[in-house]
Amino acid sequence: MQIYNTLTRRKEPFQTLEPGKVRMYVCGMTVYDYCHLGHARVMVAFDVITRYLRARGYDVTYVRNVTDIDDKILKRADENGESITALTDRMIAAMHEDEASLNVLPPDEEPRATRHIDDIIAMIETLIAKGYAYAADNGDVYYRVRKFEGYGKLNNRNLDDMRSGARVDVDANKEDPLDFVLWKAAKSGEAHWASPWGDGRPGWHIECSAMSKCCLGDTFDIHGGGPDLTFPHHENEIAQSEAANGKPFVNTWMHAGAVRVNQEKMSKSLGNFFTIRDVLDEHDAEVVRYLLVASHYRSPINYSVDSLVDARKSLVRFYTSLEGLTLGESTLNADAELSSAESIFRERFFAAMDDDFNTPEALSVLFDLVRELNRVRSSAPEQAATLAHELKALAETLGLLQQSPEAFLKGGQVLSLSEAEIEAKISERAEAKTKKDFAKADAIRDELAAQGIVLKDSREGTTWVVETA
RNA sequence: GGCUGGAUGGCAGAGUGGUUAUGCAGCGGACUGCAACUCCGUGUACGCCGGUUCGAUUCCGACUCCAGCCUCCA
Repeated sequence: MQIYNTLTRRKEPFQTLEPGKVRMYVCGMTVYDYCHLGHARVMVAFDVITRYLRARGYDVTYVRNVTDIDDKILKRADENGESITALTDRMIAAMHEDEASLNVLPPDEEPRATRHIDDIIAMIETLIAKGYAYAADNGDVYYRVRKFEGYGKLNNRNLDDMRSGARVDVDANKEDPLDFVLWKAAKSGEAHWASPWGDGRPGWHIECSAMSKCCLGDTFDIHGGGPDLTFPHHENEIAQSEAANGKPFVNTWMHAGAVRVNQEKMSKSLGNFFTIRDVLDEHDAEVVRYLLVASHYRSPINYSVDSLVDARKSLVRFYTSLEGLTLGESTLNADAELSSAESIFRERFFAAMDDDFNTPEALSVLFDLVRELNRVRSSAPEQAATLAHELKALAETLGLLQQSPEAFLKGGQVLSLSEAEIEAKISERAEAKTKKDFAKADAIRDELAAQGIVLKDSREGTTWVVETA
């Protein structure tokens, strides 16, 4: 396997610290609002990565944190007139719902910043003791960026270039404008915790250093997150963790690509974001997931309704091929005997995924499998069923194709007719066809088509699917 | 200004130093009462200019354009 490492800017052979075990930390959400599609991208990307690593036989520990204390949370809770915990609990519950809809498996651990204040304080104390941090007169504690030699290595930047780049805040309490806050003194009335430097709360970056150490140790295999976290967040994490622990922090850094709208990054600050729940109100969740998996995890994707329509069509092709076939349990069983046809698809699928989780390539293998399945469908039904089983098993690695074909093909839209009414129309049409009254048969078909119900005739009878506009 | 990526057929989107990605759409054919589904066939796609090479979309350099980061953001 090889994985693209942001730190070295190239694909590298993947080697775990401990044989067979993968320890992975992903920066999660700051829970002051609903998740948007950018969050969905990160959730789905690392879900696929986790699923595939497990399918590949690795024992994966997946940790994704929740930032449940920060400026935006304080502000939003205040605006809403609710307590911080009421707000964050509500948003965490919503996030879990969104995840479940998108068929994202929960991480193994979901540490929250407010439950690791002691770990955070301990790490800050270590940093102060080692000379990497200092308490300022205003009660804040800052990281002394110039003291850490490797600062900028993740982003290939040096401190002097950044300085000339202007836009840095001028804070008289900092020794250097680029120093960042580890502990923030509480203003009166704000939520706070006691610390050796007075009442306050943790800065953003330190929580990830403290929680990853706590859950995974000083050094672990993979650290991931959204595209906008490489700087300063992940750069600062490296500075904190490596200075405090005296060990390399992370072997492989992975970052997802941005979700764009009209070629512009979808973000809270631009206000051009779509929340997951808004999108799911109008579109099948699996279609949204497919859209995210159909591009490579590092490529930017442009969100549009058209792109969802395309995604749906692709899924219709997959589910149509599965329709009417009975298959067993859909698990990737390494011991199962494979016919040569299946094993070829499986090999190609794994080869694609082994190459930095190339899901578009992997999907193309599945489409090839579908063609083969359709080809043998009537002549060799047993082989078709075996291929269908394999399709479902491989797709599970991508978190796709786990619904019943009927549920997918007939769902996704509110119908004006009940299934019984549709079946009645179909019988009526069959009768007309027997009598060679094709005008009437076609009229019925058109009538149903006008409501998005498309009929498909075959030797076994007539089935129908819903086609969304 | 500094640092990252990217530019592929009508659209989406992988990939490769010389041979079909894949999906959707289009075209021709098979199937069908006609369709739909499905199958078969079908498109001289690789931003621009140079260089390396027997040969470059793929490697190297310049250029143009796009996006991201440098401030909270997934």
